[in-house]
Amino acid sequence: LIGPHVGNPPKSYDFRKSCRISNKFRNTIFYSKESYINLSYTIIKSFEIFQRYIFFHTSPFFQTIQARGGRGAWGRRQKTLAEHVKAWLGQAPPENPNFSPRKTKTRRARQRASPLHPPVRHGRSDRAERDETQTERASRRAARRWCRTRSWWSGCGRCCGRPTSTPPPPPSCAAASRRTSASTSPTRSSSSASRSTSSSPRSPARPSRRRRRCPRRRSPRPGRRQRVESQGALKGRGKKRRRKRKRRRRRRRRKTVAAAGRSGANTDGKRKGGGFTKLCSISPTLQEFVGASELARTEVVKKLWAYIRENNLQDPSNKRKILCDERLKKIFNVNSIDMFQMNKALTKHIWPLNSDGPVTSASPERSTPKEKPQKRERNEGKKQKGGSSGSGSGFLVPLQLSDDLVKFIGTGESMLSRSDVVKRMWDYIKENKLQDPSDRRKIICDEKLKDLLQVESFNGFTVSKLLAPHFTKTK
DNA sequence: CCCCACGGGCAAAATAGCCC
DNA sequence: GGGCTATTTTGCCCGTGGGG
Repeated sequence: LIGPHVGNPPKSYDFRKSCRISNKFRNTIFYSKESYINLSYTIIKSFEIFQRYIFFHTSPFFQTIQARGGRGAWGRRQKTLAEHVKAWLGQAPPENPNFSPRKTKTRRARQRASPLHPPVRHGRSDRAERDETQTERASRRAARRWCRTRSWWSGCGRCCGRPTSTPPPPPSCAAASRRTSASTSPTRSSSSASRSTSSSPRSPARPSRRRRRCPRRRSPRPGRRQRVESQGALKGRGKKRRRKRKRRRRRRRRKTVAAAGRSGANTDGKRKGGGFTKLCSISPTLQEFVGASELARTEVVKKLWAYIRENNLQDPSNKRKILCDERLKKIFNVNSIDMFQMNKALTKHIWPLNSDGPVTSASPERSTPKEKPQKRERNEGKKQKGGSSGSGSGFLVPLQLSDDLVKFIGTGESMLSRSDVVKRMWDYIKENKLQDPSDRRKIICDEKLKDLLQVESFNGFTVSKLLAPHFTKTK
């Protein structure tokens, strides 16, 4: 299968340099399209996994499992791996003499067992049980992000959890910590997450390894600070602003409730009826399969996966690959399909309720032609609903541009609408690749932009704000 | 209070690997 | 053992400010 070594490779075997994959196995094992001559990272990764299967007995991977005594993530997958090896080599791998169920509890397990320990946060599943709106979740996420980006760490529970003197946590952060800890207990409110070692009542002030990590995280990740600040959730900015935020929240809540009412049978307060959960029309072929004429995309995917598991249609060597039986072949027209491609293929069978057929997609440049009809539809709907909305209102009113802005645009036009200027600004940003790769919302100014906006970098959302001084009202 | 424009994040579904 | 990454699909939300 693999040359030049078939059997026991030397301990310092470098697969990346000296291996060749036979055509037969290249097609079987790798779903990647790249040639084996051009060893991409994907191939190498797949190759390493493959190597573990084939040389299971002597591989460093197996030795790792032995060294760990079958514990950890590697150990957990040992069983699955052993089944693969058995299937391929025709014999079971040797028993691991070092493996035995753990006798002593881990530190984490001891903490959990303690009656004084704060409730364990189980993430999504636990949260899903609570009645919470999209907005609440979003604000919690923002709070978490806030915690990560600020200079002081205590109180957020993701780090040291020690009590702090300065400054006090913002309301949003407090809300985030309320999620897991009782607000009445001072010990708990100082540390929300259970992973924090000092949150254990047994050792409240014991310095932990995490604590030493704090200073390293003090400098915020590039691109995050801008966003957080722009959200304006950090400090109160006067009564008016707070009132505005409150109104906005109320409005969103109303919308959520209204949407829930429309979608029906949604009593748990979760947002439904939009995005993936929106009811869609289904092609006759898919209707035969799912047994309904209208269904949400997520439901279709669920049913497909239930069917796949029931009939054991996943390729054992690559569980992302779905081997199509007759019923699936009817839908996808292929013998096997990648699980991600499956979603793509579903677009041919799913389309919005008000449209007559599938939205033409599957081409890379689909985004522009597809978005425009949607926007047009929306506009038409609004016109019908709202009546007369002047064509030259808001962003569309031509405004007098400052000399700097005229110079920046470079076409000599001195009157342009806000939207046109924003458009051209984004064109320029994309042309010159000024978006920060780590956070594409952050725009790093080149000399020309720096002259115009007087900043080193800015958040994409604040383009309008930064451009404001360059517009002059004309009557 | 809504509208206009913009790009990114997030929601569900699955899997394997890695990190802490 | 929990949380994150990659991947695909679509639609809503965010933030900006002047005008209706």
